[in-house]
Amino acid sequence: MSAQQSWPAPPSSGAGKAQRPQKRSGRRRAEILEAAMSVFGEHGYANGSLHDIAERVGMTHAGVLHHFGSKEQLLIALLEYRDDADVAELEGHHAPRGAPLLEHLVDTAEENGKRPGIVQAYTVLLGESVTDNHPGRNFFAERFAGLRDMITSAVADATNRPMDDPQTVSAACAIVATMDGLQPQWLLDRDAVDMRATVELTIRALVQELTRQ
Amino acid sequence: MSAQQSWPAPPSSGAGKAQRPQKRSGRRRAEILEAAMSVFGEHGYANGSLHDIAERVGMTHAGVLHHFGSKEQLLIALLEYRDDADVAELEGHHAPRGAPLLEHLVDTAEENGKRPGIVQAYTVLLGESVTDNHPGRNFFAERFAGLRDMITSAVADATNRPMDDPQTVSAACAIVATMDGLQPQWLLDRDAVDMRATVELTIRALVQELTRQ
DNA sequence: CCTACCGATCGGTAGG
DNA sequence: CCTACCGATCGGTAGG
Repeated sequence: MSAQQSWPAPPSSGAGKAQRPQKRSGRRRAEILEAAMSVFGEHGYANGSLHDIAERVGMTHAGVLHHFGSKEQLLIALLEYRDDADVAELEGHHAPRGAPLLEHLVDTAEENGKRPGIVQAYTVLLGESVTDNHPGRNFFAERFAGLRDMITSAVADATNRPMDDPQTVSAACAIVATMDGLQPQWLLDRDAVDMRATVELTIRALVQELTRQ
Repeated sequence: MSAQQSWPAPPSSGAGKAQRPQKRSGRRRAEILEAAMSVFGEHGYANGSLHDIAERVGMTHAGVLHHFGSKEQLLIALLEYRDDADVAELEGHHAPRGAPLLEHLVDTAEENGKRPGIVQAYTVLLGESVTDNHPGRNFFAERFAGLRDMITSAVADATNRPMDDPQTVSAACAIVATMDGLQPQWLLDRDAVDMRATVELTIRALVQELTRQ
């Protein structure tokens, strides 16, 4: 935001009508974010270069910095951009809360199996986020806190247990962990892991275990 | 190995007796590997520098390269070194196979809660390993294949199911995923996650679910 | 194991 | 959004 600067019109476009510069700029930002997701997924954040990202959208790395100010801010924008996309999708499915959320997580695991690029970027960035002073640390910490809350509530709903029961919280931790932990296994050997079936089994087993007691 | 070179004795040590150079060198290698685990954990492999590692053991980065040939070979040596340490510990506990392995995994989760440095290094390196052409890729792929096999066998043992049952395999995938997926959650908020209790609950729930059917 | 050095790359800035 | 540039850092090598 504070890094946003103004800049003159492109060399040959002259001073004609503005062609909705905001809209074009928004589209451009989205293109850069998509390229960043690919590059960070393929090489990691630390090892992914602004040059590579810029090349994929046909500009120089200084152009990318014009749009995002710094590499760190590009990362943060990317994480929020991905989160928005997930939330939009969640709302498309009517943003399930309570017990139906658990079924939605199984669908998510299945959909992830069709988006290796997104899974790769998520896995790499999550891993890097636990390094000291990493710019993505806060994002993931808050994401986990929010997910655990929502899923604890869903498990409580499905098992008629209180939300502050330690076992209910543990089940929520386990569900998040299973989904995240399956991703590197799957990326490293896609034939060895059925993400949907495994998440489905784990959720069913946990709900049964907490209900039966 | 092919990068190993000979080099003259240190400036002031003269040509006296050799002082068990192999032993001293082995100790030095171990010191470097411990430093590398810290540095790669704190900054990631891509972003961790040989300079930092060398500094922590009181030498220059050229000295580190003398011992390991290249940064990639240092990483591979580190992964094998860690694996050896785990295996040694496993054997210390009598290398459980079959159902008792599942109890051992719960103990491992608890012990991990006392070794944040190792957990951080593992989480970071695993995340980076799914990037394209990463030197640690093979190590983790084979590690997962081996773990899944052992745990599938243990689950089959505990539930009287065949090893080639898809649900048995899924349970093994889920147990590995839960242990790995809990680590970033725990590193980002240690008070929010009880690794031992969560692994214990997940294993119990999965075994029950597969037994009950 | 060190000194000295190299080529390469990188993020960021100036200035238009 | 580009050109041109900067300082910094990095892995690796030569040569002892």
